[in-house]
Amino acid sequence: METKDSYKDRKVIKIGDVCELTGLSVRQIRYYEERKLIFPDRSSTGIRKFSFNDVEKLVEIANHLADGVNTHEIRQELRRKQNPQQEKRNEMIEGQINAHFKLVK
Amino acid sequence: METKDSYKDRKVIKIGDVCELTGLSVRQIRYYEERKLIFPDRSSTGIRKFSFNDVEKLVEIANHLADGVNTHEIRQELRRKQNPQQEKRNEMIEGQINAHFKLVK
DNA sequence: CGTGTAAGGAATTCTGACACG
DNA sequence: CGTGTAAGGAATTCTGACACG
Repeated sequence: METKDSYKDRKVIKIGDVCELTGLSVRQIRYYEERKLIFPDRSSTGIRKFSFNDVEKLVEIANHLADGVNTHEIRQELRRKQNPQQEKRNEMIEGQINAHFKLVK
Repeated sequence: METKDSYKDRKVIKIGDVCELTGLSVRQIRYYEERKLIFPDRSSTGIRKFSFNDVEKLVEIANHLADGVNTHEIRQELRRKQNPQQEKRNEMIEGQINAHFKLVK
């Protein structure tokens, strides 16, 4: 009623369910967090909480990794999606990555 | 991507988070399940999993109870919402309940 | 680099029961 | 009737480390 489509952003999914939803292992998910690819919330006692958007993002990350893209490149990719206005500034270094993504896709 | 707006129906929220989202106690939520007002999934090991729809439903249930409506009447109300085509068949007995709901609202 | 695993501890959830009313 | 609580056990998650490569 009050919260319309923000369900995708509510961080309420624990890591075990994220595993089921994505097919990834707990180890993988924690590692992607360590590499700054994903940013779960934490309960006051330290338990990770993910959103459905996080789950979708994790699937994309896994796809990129399966394509041979490493975590550093994926981080660049994600940052670019977040700040499309910076596209021009980082054009040169990102040009190579884009080319790579187009090749493997 | 594949799952569009079905996020509201995915049963992935554990009871502790449902408490936070609704303000209800664990005891209350379990009791409403016992009274057949809410139907969480269960993990293979017995842990309850709720959806965002369940969370919304729980808030409505709590509001009804705060209005003095008992769980049996709430169950009738919920059943009516589920099967609106049966409205005419149960018209007589439900008429009283509807009247009651209108009074307290 | 990305992922598996065993280790030990902490946090979460479960059920059935007693209590009050 | 609806809800609180203490009890004991089971399931979940956490971190840091070692391993392989």
